[in-house]
Amino acid sequence: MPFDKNTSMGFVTNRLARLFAQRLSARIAPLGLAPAQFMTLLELWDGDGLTQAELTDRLDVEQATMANTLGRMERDGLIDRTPHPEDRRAQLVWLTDKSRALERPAKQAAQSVNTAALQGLKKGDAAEALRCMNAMIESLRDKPR
Amino acid sequence: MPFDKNTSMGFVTNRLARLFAQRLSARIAPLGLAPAQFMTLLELWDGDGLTQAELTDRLDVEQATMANTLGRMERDGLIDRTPHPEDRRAQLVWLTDKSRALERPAKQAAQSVNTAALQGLKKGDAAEALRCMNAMIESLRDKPR
DNA sequence: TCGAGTTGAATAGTGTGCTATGCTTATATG
DNA sequence: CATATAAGCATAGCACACTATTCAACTCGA
Repeated sequence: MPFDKNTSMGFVTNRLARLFAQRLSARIAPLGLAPAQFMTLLELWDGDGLTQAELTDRLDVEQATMANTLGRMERDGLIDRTPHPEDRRAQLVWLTDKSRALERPAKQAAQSVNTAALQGLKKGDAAEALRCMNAMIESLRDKPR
Repeated sequence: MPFDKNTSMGFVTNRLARLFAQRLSARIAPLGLAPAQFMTLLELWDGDGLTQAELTDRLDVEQATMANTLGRMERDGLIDRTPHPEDRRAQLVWLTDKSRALERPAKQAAQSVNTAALQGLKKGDAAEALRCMNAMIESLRDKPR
């Protein structure tokens, strides 16, 4: 039963993801941001006033995960929530002045992590790797089976 | 400030890693295993009687993370710990009959997740992607800067 | 219209990962 | 040898991800 973790796609992906998260975290922590919060803001910076369900959908996380993340973001003054005008179950999520001001530095921080990661790679190789990874995402997403 | 998350290596890696973890988790949960426990067993199946420090080192996680994982594994009867014969601070970690018996089915489960992920990819593409990812790991690892 | 099913969101529980501390034992240095 | 430093491990506290459950509000069909 040979199983070499160093050539296991899952194993390597896990390791790489943890490194990305660590580096990103270090760079955005000074801004008062954590990785999942940054990810959520990426969506809101493209247009706020979204419901939790919409955010959940676009970021491919579970509803409960998003609920907790939004809770922490509200606590930290990164978002406001207002009642949905037409659905009393839902709320709309809005940027605050604070989070609006973070767009530029936070995106720059993320960009710099990506740049550092890709530093030794040819541009074509990176694009190719990205293509493969997106293909794997598709394969794993559609097939819970 | 353009930042497209769909072409951000960090973002895509995070998504892929979560999918891998989810799928692996689903397949090894029936065996009574969780992903980090499986990862730890991978090391022990290659030879047990390791210290926590050695496991930490080989799996590239923080010492505290490993301590917690080992705690859960001991609780679940997956490992035993005995005092280190020459260093009273340390302990040696040993497989149990239970975890020894899981080697084959667990590795098969992990293999099948990898296979499912790579399903749409040419063999060469997968190897190439792996090479890129390992290069990124190197870049991020050595450069906290 | 009323009752069944669906949908938006919160909460509980668990696992994994991190940093930061602290404690005990080894080791090195004066 | 005594003390300072390092090493091995545990614990606390936090973020995040997941599943499962619950509740209220909405929708739709008989």
